Amino acid sequence: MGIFSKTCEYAIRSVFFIAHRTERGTKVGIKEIALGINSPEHFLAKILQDLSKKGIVKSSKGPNGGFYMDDGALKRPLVDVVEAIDGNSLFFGCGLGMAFCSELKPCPLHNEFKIIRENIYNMLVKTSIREFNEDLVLGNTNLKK
Amino acid sequence: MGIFSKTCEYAIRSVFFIAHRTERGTKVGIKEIALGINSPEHFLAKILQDLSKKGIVKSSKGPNGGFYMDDGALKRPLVDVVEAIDGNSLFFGCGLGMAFCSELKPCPLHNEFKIIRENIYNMLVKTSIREFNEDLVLGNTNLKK
DNA sequence: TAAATAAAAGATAAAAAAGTCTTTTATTCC
DNA sequence: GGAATAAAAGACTTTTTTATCTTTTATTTA
Repeated sequence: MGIFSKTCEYAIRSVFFIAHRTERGTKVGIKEIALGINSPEHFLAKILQDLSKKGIVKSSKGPNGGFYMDDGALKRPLVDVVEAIDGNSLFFGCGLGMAFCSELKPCPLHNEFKIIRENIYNMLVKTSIREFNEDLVLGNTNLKK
Repeated sequence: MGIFSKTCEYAIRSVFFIAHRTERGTKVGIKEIALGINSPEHFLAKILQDLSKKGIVKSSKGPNGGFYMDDGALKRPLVDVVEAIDGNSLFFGCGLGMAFCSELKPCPLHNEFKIIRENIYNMLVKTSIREFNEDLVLGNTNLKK
C-alpha cells in the first residue's frame, strides 16, 4: 500500500496526462489516456467522471470530444486532486486511526505525525498541476509503468 | 485512508499497550488489549499471532499467560512493526504506484516523494518502541478512541 | 489428572476497493 | 435526420481488507 489509494494514483497520473495534452491544445479520449498511463480503461472512466463533476477536468462528448482542462484548473494545486479522491484524512486524520486524537488528547505519535502530514500537505499545496508539464514534455519524467 | 492500513494501526497501538505493561512487569491478555486500544478482539488476535511469529511480541498460553515483550524487542525501532504488517512499499515504493519508477525513469512526483518517504522512514527508525512508554505512563498520550 | 485459562488456528462473513461489461445520452458531421 | 463517435451512467464481478465465530492446542493449578 502506498500513500494514496490506487484510484488516487490513477487520478493524478491521468490529470498530468490530460494537462500535458491541454497545453499542446488538444483534447484526449479515455482510451488514449488509459494506454498512456497504463490503467484499466473503464475504471479510469469512473474516476474521470468524478474529477469532471468536481470541476478538475472538463469533457465533451461526440466526435473530437475528450478530456481537457481549463486554464484555472491547470493552476490548481495537486492537493485538489488528492482531496477530490481520497479526502483529507491523509493531512488531518490521526496517524494511528484514532477518531478523537487531538492536541489535547494526543495519540503517542501525534507530534511525529504532525510534521509528516504537514510535509505531505505542503508539497501538494505548493505544486500546481501545470508545473509537472515541462518535465513530461522534455521526457524527463514518465507516467507509464 | 491514513498512512498505514487499519491492521497496522491496531498493530502499533497494541505494541505500545503491551510495551507499557511489560515495563510494569506484567503480561496482558488479548481481551484487555482489545479493550485498551479499542479494537475488535478476534481481529487483533490474528495481528498479534503475526507479530508473535515475527518476534516482535512474545506470548504464553494458559492461566497467567498473555502477551509481553522481551528487552530486545522494546529497543527495536517502530519501523519493524510497520514493516512486519504493511511491508516497505511506504518507504521504497513509487508515490504514484508505478512499478518501474526509479531515479533513471522517474515519475513526475519522484523527487517530491523521496523527501516525504525519507521523513516517514527516519521518524520510524529513530524512535524505539520503548520511547513512547513514558508519556503513556504519565497519561500524556492515549491509545483508546 | 481434571478443570480452567488463554493463545493458536481455521473457517466464514461483511465491507470496501478495484476492475469489467453493457446501455444510455450528447455531439458532430455527412 | 441518420450514422458515427465519445463520454456518462448503471449493473455486475473480483479481489483485498476488515471483522467474527468456533475449534484446537498448550499451560497452569487445584
